[in-house]
This record gives sequence, C-alpha cells and structure tokens, in this order.
Amino acid sequence: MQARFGPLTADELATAPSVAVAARVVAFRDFGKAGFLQLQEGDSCVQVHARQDRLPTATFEVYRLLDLGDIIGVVGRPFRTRTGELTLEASDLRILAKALHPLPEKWHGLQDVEMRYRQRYLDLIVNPEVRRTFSVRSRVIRHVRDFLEQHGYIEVETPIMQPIAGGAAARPFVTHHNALDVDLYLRIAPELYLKRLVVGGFDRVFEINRNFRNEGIDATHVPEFTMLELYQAYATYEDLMSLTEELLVGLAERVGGGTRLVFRGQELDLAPPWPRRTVTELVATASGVPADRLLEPGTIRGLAERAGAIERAGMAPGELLIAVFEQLVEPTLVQPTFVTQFPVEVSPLARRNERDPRFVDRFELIIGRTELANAFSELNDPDDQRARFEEQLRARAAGDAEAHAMDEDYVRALEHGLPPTAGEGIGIDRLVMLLTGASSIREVILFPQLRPETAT
RNA sequence: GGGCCGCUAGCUCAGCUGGUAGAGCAGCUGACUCUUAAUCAGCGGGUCCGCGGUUCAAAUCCGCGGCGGCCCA
Repeated sequence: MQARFGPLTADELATAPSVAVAARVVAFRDFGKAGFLQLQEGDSCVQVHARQDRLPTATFEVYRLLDLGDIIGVVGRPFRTRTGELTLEASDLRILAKALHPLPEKWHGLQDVEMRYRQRYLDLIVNPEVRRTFSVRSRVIRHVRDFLEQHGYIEVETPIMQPIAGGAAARPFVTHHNALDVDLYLRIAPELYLKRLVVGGFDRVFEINRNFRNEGIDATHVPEFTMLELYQAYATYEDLMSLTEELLVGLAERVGGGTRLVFRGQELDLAPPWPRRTVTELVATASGVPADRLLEPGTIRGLAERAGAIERAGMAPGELLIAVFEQLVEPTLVQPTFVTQFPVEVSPLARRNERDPRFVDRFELIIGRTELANAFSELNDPDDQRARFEEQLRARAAGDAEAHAMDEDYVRALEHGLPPTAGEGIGIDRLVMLLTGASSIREVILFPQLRPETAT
C-alpha cells in the first residue's frame, strides 16, 4: 500500500484504482456516522476510512461491530486526508477473523515479561521493537550464510541426537530411542561430526543449528541455543580471527546500525583490528604475577584461592589459570578482544602451540564481557587426541561432570587423516543480542524456555 | 542452589504506619462525517498469585508454597 501509493499526491490519487487490503485492526477513531481504522500491515500501518453514506447498510453495521484485534478485509480507493495521510475509503469491509480477547494497552504495550514470553504473539502485535529484533535476527542469519557461501563454504546438517555428546564441555540432555533401545544425547556441539566431514573432503563446511546444554538459565545462557560452527581446511586460528572481524564488521554495517553500538549497557566500537592478547599476558597484567610463573602449581593455586576461583578439588594448573582468567580478566574486557593461547588441559580438541606445548592455538572472542566466539587450530594427531581423551576420562573420574567423553570413532577418523584445519563456533543468539542491543538472550529467542504454567 | 525485588480490573499502574479496592487505556450506552493516544457525557468491571497464621478487622503484618525478574554461586 505505502510502496504503491505513498509517493502520489492527492490529485494523482484521484484516478487511482480500488485496492484490497487485509490486516489486523489496531486502532480505532470513531465519529458515529464515519470513522478511521488503523490496520497493522507488516511493519507499517494502513489507515482506512469508513463512512455511512459510502457503504451498504449491512456493511456499515459490520464496521460498527468491529473490535480491536479483529482481522478484516477492506476494498477501497486510496485518497489523502486533510492532514495528508494516505487512507483507503472503504467500499467493502468484512471480518476475516474475530478477536475474542482484547488487545493489551495501546500506549504502554505489553510490559509483563512473563506474559511477553508465554504469549509472544501478543508481544509481536503490540510491541513493534520486538518485531524488529526478530527481523534483524533473520537478516543476521541470512547474511552469515551469504558470507560463508561467498567464502567457499557449504552448509551441512549433522546429528542432533548423538550416542556420545562430544565437542564441548557441558552436561547433555538424555533421551531414549525405543526401536534401537539406546540412550541418545541431544548434542552439546556438532564439532566432531563437522571435522569428520573435513576428513571426508569437504574442506570448508558450516552448520547453523541448535545445541542443548543441561545447565542454568541467565542473561546469556539458555538450555537450547543456536550455534554457528565452521571448519576450514589448510587454515589456522589466526586466519579465523581475520574472518571473524570481517564477518562481524560486515554484519554491524549492513544489518546493525554501524560499528559503534551499545551492548549490555556498554558503549562499544567494533572497528578493526581487534587486539589479540594471550591468556597469560592478560592474567599477568591483572594479577601482577609474572607470566612465566603462572603455570607453577603453587603460584596459580594461591592466585586462584585469592581470586575465589576454585571450583573443585584437584584442578590442574591450566584449569586454575582459566578460572582465574574468568574471574579477574573477562569481566574487564568491554571492547572486542581476541584472547589467545589457552592451556591444553581445557582444550582437549585443539592443536598444541609449536613453541610452547602447554598451550594450544586457540582464541575466544570477548565483546562486552561476554564470550561471542571460540575457535582453534584443530588437533589432527590421532595419538595425541587419544591421550587427551584419556586425560579427560581421568578428570571425569575425579569429579569433573563436564569432562569430555571418549569417542573411538572420532579418533579412527583422525587416523585416516584430518588436514590441518581451523574451526570456530559463534553463538548466534549472542550475536543478535550484540546487534540489537538486547540485554537478555531471551529477548532474541521467540519462545524461551519457561517453567510450564500451572493449570489453575 | 542462595540473596533481593515483583505478582491488585482484559492491559499499564496507584493503593503510606492494618479500617468498605482506585485511575488511565480497553469495554458498554449516547453525541459527533478528516481523526492521529480524537473529543465530550454516562455505565459496568476484582479469587488483590495460592494456602495457612496474627487481629475485632489483612491487598497491606508473619509463615509456607507457586510463577517471573535481577544479582551471586
């Protein structure tokens, strides 16, 4: 309607033909023998004028029976009101769907967060910014696909139900397949399957799909979330840092409002290049402990105790270092930062650094104190991989419920030769938060998980 | 899991130290043929989240429970 007649003047509209529109009534200004209706048509509104002397009696009666929220069909000719607003003069009007409940308040919209999530349809009808958020989400995902396809990637789908929940450190959801009589896990990551595809010769693959982690809910965590994972053969984690900058800056410029934005109450600038700092460098600066002493067991344990970072007994020095990092450093990283060189103990699938095998060639991208991406050069040595899995089994036996499981078939795949490969995961929900300024991950998920309503 | 906060009309919210529960919007009736949160006059509308306790009297105080939010682990 706006696209077709918006540019025309009142005189030009005089010869315009009759058109039909169908949409929901969202506002009402009635004068008795005539009145205006506002219809919500996608992201815009159409005004309709109904007058008694231009409508059949029965049709005007229909007009008088309308309620806010009804979906109606209108036929009429476009014209301009005295104030210049493009309006349809109704010549026919019928109810296509009756609203049996009143709409929430027109001025304040629907505020109650619980009701907004439980009845998202109402939220979408009355709160236009919510509609915008999910429209941005759609454009983000489309842009990511275009970007990766232009870079030679192909999109694949790998199992959601997996016999071994691998590829990340998290507790899985369990389900059961009756016919096979086996327990299956909802995947915590697609990683091991995607790398099997690289073994199979798909040199650049990505998947955008749901992951499931059986953990608590807060502003940046939900049990069911959307992840982009991508793998590129013959590349390193450093190549992926450049790729990530290019992807996110392109998104901010084309989908968001530019590289300067506000995220979780903080002003950010995504203009590249983003600083690259090693974990030890950052922890050394924050703690005053020299970088070359940070992995000494006594030193790091003392530091972890002072930082209140001890999560379990028997944590390895590398685990303590990361716990200290999360406590001391991560909450200070507001501007985009690539944090690199993680300890091998917390990275059982990543390739060791050539100069210092206690660390791996890995980065996390932190923006606004929030982890947005995690990437590394992949471990492609099957013997080292087997040893790392065995180390994880020991950690699990010692009480780490999130330690990685053994995956014999994955080791067998590596024995067939995984080319040197770099892989990355980017949380799509958090990315949409960044680009829309949402303060909670539930604001970028249409139907976030809530406790079921009790029937009362 | 712990702490704090919230839950009152369809929606958005008032309701103080306990004393017969209110407004705006929405709805209904009437007036009004160019409004933009239209305007004007009138009317109806409640399991005050639930259960228990204290009290002559509880939306209000206390306890337990439910759902949600924020912070922490």
